[in-house]
Amino acid sequence: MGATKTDHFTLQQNELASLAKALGHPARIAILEVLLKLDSCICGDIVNELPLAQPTVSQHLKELKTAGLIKGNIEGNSICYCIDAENWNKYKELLSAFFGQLALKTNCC
Amino acid sequence: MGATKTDHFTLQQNELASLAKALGHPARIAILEVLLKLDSCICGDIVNELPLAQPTVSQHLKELKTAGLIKGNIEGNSICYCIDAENWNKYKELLSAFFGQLALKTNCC
DNA sequence: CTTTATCATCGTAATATTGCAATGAACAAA
DNA sequence: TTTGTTCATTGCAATATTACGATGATAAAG
Repeated sequence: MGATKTDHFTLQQNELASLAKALGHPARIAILEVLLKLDSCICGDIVNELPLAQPTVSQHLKELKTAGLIKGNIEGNSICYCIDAENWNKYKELLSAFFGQLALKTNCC
Repeated sequence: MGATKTDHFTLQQNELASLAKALGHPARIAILEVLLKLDSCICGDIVNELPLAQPTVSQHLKELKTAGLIKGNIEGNSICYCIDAENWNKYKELLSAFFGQLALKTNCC
């Protein structure tokens, strides 16, 4: 064991969990914050901003890309990463809807 | 290696990542959905709702509790779990603020 | 006191994640 | 062509997560 039983849960549950998992590392939060802050998309400058080696950052970028949170464009020699605005807003709604489910009444505990 | 370099990131980054990590499993999403749906707080009925063994569910509950997303009260023989409304709304704001950072302009990629 | 029910904890196996050195691929500049 | 720059990929070691059987703790029921 050790493998998540993905097929036992609904698509929505897996989708939300998958998004959260991608956000579940401080380095990936930091990467997203860098991309949010900058007007122009930078490339390998992300590596310089983080206390991690280049392969490690590259790996985190890959995960963020797989999750759909960022996009990457080749620009000459270097590569330009930025937030995937469309998915970003979709995920924003998804999380907002999830957290908005709580009824206003005081809980029993 | 294999350990996250928590001390290299800011408190805010770690806090957000920690919350996301707690949400990063379909079983934990499912548990939260059960607790959100029910008026009265149930206890071990959560186990019956999920395709997982009791110790596994108990472990997930512990993680959600540690993250501050749920609370647990002893109620006679059984235990009553429910959403921690105060933290829930705090986290809602936290995520909303994070996702709200995206500027409206079209991205360069 | 004994039994049953409910839930947590322990121990362990399987798998996933994190991190980096080494290497590779692609392109620009000399 | 050779060199340097940029980033991805590979391979590996350390650690974390997931899952569950077995067991323990606690309280209600008999």
